[in-house]
Amino acid sequence: MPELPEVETIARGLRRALVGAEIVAVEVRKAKMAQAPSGLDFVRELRGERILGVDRRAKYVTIALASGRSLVTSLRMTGRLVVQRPEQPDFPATYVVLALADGRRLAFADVRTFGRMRLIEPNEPWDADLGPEPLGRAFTGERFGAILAKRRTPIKALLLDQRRVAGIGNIYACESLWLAGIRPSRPAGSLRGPARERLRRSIIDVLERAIEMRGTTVDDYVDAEGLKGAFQNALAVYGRLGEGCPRCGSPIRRTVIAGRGTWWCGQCQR
DNA sequence: CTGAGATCCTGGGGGC
DNA sequence: TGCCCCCAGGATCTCA
Repeated sequence: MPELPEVETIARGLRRALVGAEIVAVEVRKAKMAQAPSGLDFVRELRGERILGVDRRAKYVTIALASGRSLVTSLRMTGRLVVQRPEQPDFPATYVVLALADGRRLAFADVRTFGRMRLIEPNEPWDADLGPEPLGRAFTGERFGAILAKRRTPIKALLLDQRRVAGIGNIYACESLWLAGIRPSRPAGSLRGPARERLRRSIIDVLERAIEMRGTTVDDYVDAEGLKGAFQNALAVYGRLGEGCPRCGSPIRRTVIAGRGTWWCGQCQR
């Protein structure tokens, strides 16, 4: 599932490939996956646009267009954004295709069709409900403290809540909590002082290392060039039920928190 | 406000 | 071995 490091890797690849490109044709094969502001037609509005830049916010890829609008893509679990050369065939489950002037195509594929592309008006506050970027300057100890304060919800559930901190998904929530030595079920508000700071630094450390390794490919994540990541080889606990904890050797456990599989070490996460 | 639960999909895993 | 059923998972909406 693409989380912050995977989306960052995709956005970097798309930036290298797409800045300056012109969109000459748009094909939507599944209407719900390509949304436009009410009264506007996705295909018509996008045709003739030029791509000025590609960035990431939380788990969204944002493409800045010459008109001042943005194209914001959520990949959810199985979505893919891949640049294809003219001779390459479509990926399976390709549902939106942006044809570029030079013959390449930006393909949006998603077998489960949960992903969405949305055309956003200039200055539309589409990300107003998202929390701070964990790799941004605003993610200070003080800010993190204010986010956790008095919350009884398990820290794992809070980390998954995009309104609190943006971009963390199930894999990196599990890995950050393991690195910090914190039990996933612990009430968020109980984390103070050194433990809270350890978690904040662990989140940053895990996300940065995962970006360096171009993300985690558990089942089908690929980057903008169609290549797999490598962080799956560095996972300490995620998906490793029964294996030995890399730190203490105790078997990894699995529970369910906030409806999600949660892997952790009962020995060294307190 | 907060947390729980339903919803959307389908490949793949588990169970028989 | 083969087939069928069930369910994970992110964001969003509804409900208590």
